[in-house]
Amino acid sequence: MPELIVITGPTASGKSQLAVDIASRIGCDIISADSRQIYRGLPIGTAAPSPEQLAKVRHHFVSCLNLEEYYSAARFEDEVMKLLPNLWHTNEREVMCGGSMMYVQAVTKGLDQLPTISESVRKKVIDLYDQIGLDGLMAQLRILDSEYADKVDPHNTKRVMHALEICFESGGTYSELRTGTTRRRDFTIRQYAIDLPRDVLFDRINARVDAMIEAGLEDEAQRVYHLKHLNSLNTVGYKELFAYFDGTMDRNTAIERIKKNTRVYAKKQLTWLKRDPDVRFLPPEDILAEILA
RNA sequence: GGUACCUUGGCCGAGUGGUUAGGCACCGGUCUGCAAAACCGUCUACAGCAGUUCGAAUCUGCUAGGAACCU
Repeated sequence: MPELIVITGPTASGKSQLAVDIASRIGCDIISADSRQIYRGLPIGTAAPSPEQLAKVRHHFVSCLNLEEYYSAARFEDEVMKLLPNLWHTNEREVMCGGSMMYVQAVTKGLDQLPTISESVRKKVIDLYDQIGLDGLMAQLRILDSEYADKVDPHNTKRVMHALEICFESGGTYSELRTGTTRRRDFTIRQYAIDLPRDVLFDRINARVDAMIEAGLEDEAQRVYHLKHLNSLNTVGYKELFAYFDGTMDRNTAIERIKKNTRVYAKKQLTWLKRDPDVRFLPPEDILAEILA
């Protein structure tokens, strides 16, 4: 049975390099599971694989979308599931590497089939929110899908809005579409997370941000500044610099904020990973050794 | 030497007699279509000492540290 090796871990833990080491040894490609590296024009701030790494191993889903293009974990799942059989033609094992946990999970566990939200429904929900606010949205959701209304975090506007979108789009409830089941895949999945002591990880993060600044992150951010409202740029490393460009934050504060927010991001990734019993935390050398064994 | 002033939890920062201000970080958590997003929980401090008071971060005195002006 073909196998998918998943290399994940918090940001700045060294996933990219480890994946390249593994892929080059076993002769396979790398599927990147990163919701920001997938966009073009952000190589520095997203710590995308270097030109050398890209030259050494073929990467998928890196630098292939314009910033204004919509993307999602569901699309990622679809595209990866289409791609994998082709890759397995030549290699029995493939590597997926990335820190966008939702993307990783979409591939490893599958997402439920939900309707694609039309432009009109999307607008309708936004207008509704403007008119009746979050409380009104919650009241509406309680009528249309009381089961999910009890479950959802009532303060989380995005989730409430999304549930309503699905109700409107499908004419049914969000609850009935949520099966909560893991999709059976016809391939083996091995998941590893890079395990580093937290203080080491935080040091790496701080040093990497300094290196990004050295490497020209400010210029990179400047080039996309005019697109700052896009979701693809609601990203650590850019939003802070945009505030600096706007004059609402001084440069040093912006850099410190990038470090801080990157640490916060890493923590959230760890929280996600820790609760998944299928993910094994190991030091990078052990991961490599085990795969090559 | 004189006058007036400041000192709040890891950081920022409200609060002039009587609920836990708040924000950020740390730590912990949620997560099924924008996820590097969005959201939640925890952390009870008032420089020290002695007073006044039923009750003090808030008033008084002294001590320590900081900072201003005058000679």
